[in-house]
Amino acid sequence: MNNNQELPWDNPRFRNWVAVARACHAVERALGAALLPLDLKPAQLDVLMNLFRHPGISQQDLARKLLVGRSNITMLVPQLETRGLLTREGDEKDRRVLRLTLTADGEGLLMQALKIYTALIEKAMATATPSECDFVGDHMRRIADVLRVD
Amino acid sequence: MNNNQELPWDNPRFRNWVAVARACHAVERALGAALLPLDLKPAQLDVLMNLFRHPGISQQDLARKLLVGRSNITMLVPQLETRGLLTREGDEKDRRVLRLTLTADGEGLLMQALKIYTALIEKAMATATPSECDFVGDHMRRIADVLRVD
DNA sequence: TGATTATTGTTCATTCTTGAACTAATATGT
DNA sequence: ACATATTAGTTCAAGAATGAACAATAATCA
Repeated sequence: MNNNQELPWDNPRFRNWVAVARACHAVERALGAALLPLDLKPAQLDVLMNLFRHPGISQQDLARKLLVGRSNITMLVPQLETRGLLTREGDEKDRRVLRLTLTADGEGLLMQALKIYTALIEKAMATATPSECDFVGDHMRRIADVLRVD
Repeated sequence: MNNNQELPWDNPRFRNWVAVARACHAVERALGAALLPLDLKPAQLDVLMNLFRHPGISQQDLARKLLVGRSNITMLVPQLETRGLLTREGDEKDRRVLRLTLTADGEGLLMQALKIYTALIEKAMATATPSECDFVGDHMRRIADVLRVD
């Protein structure tokens, strides 16, 4: 027994981060279930959301934003392209890169999915005021920044 | 274009939750890399952590705590059992259930892994005071509670 | 210019996770 | 008691995610 050393659960930062991870996991699962009617996976929604905000993004940059490998994007994109949700066009100046853009259909489906996602988050975050909520968001953005450097 | 409807990114709850999800993902990735020397995956660490806090837990209950399917536990446990990190014993009163307990080796490895995990979290959460940190944790526990009912 | 290095995207084998179907054991209801 | 329904755990096939190896293209620099 290692009772002589302080247990991490006595550490506020540790204990509270575990709660963050659990909540995240719970939301992800609930989102997956809520998106079933749209035949859309959370990972695919992430792609659509990023294309909406960054039209013409390259697969490499998309992978970096989503914190996944490039090969993952290669596997993910054709499904959405086949469904007519996005287009993939070669860049004329750099013929290595493929630029991704939402189609009108893709944007339509995204808006439906965002309604579902927003409703879920509203329900989950209902007990926090906007300013509390901003505090949490700022905190999390700092964390992502700290880890992005590594 | 759906510019006539308010975009979710204008919604503090939505925008800030996206930051939470990103931070979580980043920490998970960093943890996976940091645990490589111990030959331990984050999912396996989750198991060890729960066994430490709930000795003799059943696989079913463990699955519920981890928010994963029962079959996932079935796949996960034998790896750890083979490495001598936990024991699996049938309950005498209900012969359907298997009760999981950490071995001394399992507890030893867990302590090493927790050092790594704690250091990572300390670094990530360094910019928050303990009380801010508690606030975030309380918020997240409320979220997990809201979604657990469903 | 020409050779080397770096970057983009793809392929592929491996690993993880999942859910449905299944077996064994227990609980429930008549 | 007996039939039925639940529950715990397993098996298995399918779907994702990963990273290493690779081809094509671009950038660097000597």
